[in-house]
Amino acid sequence: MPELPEIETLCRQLRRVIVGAEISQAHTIDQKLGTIERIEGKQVCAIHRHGKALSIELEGNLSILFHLRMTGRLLWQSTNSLLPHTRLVISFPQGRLLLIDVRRFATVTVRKQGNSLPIGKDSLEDFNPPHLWDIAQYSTLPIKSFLMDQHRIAGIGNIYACEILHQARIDPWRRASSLSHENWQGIGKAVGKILKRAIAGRGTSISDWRDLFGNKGEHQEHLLVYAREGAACYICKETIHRRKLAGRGTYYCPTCQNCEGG
DNA sequence: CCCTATGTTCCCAA
DNA sequence: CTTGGGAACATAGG
Repeated sequence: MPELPEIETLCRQLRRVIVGAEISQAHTIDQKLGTIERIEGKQVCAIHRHGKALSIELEGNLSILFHLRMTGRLLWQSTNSLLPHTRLVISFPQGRLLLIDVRRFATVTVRKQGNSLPIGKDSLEDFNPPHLWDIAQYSTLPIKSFLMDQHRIAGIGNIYACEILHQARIDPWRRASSLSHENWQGIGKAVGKILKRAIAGRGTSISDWRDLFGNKGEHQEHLLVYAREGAACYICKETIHRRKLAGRGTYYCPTCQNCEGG
């Protein structure tokens, strides 16, 4: 479900709610998550995001690392009511944080801080076009797959890859190595513009994304191509197409993005 | 029954 | 060794 803008939304909302609070209880409901221990009685120091990963930093050099995968949700409750598919409950004096996940792909681990994560630079904080041009020279991947590879640059998923490439007017099937420095500068500008606008709209509720308080985002009202198959491109009025690329639904304007055949 | 789904990882073939 | 495709994970909805 969530990509960088959705995780950033949760991160900002969580900061206002639980930083400074002490965990009173942690209850793992789905044993598939493994053991969540050593966190009871610990105070929350900070909330961090890197790519699509979110961490709750605790006193004693501990952190709770969340990855929501496809359908994971974090929900803040000030009242106690049971919700379907709840996998983990972390209780605080003023309320509780639920991990809800229909498909059970989400992961939670407790770890000592300091170990760097095996993923690339953050797309929002560290998108560096000249550097990406350099490493793209050794890749034959389509540019869309390149942008979605979390080991190179972290945070961009299927929705925002489609949006960014339309904004930058680049064919998703073009080989990453074929892009010019100018192309990469354009992608860099598009990344900043699209991700920041999506964060301002608290994410894209095209399916079941909800923020920390259960509210829909607004960015689905501003999508350029994603989920718009058959509709008119806002730039040139051509029909938006959809084809699969590496198994993922890929939306594009064949005219603006110069890709009739793919 | 079919297909789809905002993610990641593993296996296998070219 | 690299790359790319597909399956797997598990569940709901059209």
